Amino acid sequence: METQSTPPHRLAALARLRDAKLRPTKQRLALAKLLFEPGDHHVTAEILFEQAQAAGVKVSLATVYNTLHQFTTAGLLREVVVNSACTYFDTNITGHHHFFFEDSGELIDIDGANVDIRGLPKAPDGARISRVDVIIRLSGQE
Amino acid sequence: METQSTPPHRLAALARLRDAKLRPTKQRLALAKLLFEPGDHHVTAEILFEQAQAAGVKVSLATVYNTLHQFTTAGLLREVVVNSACTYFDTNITGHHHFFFEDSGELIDIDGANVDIRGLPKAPDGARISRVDVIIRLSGQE
DNA sequence: CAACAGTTTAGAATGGTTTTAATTTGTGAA
DNA sequence: TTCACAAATTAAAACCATTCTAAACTGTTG
Ligand SMILES: [Mn+2]
Ligand SMILES: [Mn+2]
Ligand SMILES: [Zn+2]
Ligand SMILES: [Zn+2]
Repeated sequence: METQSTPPHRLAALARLRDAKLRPTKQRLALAKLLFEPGDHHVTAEILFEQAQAAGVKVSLATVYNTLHQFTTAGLLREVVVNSACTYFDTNITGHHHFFFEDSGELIDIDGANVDIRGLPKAPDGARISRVDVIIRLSGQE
Repeated sequence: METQSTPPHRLAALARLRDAKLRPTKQRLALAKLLFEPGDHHVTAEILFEQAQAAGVKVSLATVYNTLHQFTTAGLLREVVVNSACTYFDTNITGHHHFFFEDSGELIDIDGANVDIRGLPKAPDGARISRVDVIIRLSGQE
């Protein structure tokens, strides 16, 4: 009987959690898988909760919120603020910007590497820039 | 006895309401005065409500919310989305951007005329850009 | 003035998010 | 493996900015 090797995606999720010093619980592992396997995307707590249920993962909404915040604090996720109705979390943690479809709530990434912002005043004295967000708001109307 | 002339600030508030086709009620007039006399600034519903109370204006929080939304719809105010905890309204309706102090919640305007953003992809087909928001987030730490 | 639509309001409801406090689970030592 | 303990999960309640409801009030117009 061969040694059962851990599948690579599980390894990746485990490694992420280990690096973030978060215990690899069933729930965190399952949520990490849902978040990081599909590639860059944006979720709300509610959406991730539904995806977990659809995938048969037994997890509470409170844990989804806890996990999203812990991952954000650990730098595995980023929060995107586009409206006050609900919080989006972004699995793309590189410097980038967003199109925001105001009608549907959909977000699309804009690579930050090509974007150049000129003419900004320097930050007020004693302040440190933690991030520059550019949000292009789109109305449905043609 | 001379004719009592309407003071200019009251005239201005009246004119704004007339142009916006909103009835000049006591509450709207008082809120317009608090909003538009001091020059460009940013308020939340709660802040404006407190300012009204401090000024002895009898108005309910519900009316403050109603009025802020009506003024926004009429183009007299702009909403600024910087965090999901509460909604800011901006009396500066020209194209401009913001410094946002994440610690204090304070907003400072950045004149849009000097800012030039290059390298943005064009809007997806069928979409119309309703606004481009630039938010520079500042942490307290030096 | 009267009549009526528009406005205000207190209080209830909403809904995304956080908190509570009890239970369960992961970990490291023995 | 077992134990003990800290960490994590959870159902349920609480929170709180905002919106809704429906009854009272007010501005306008004739
Ligand atoms: Mn948060
Ligand atoms: Mn609104
Ligand atoms: Zn993104
Ligand atoms: Zn502003």
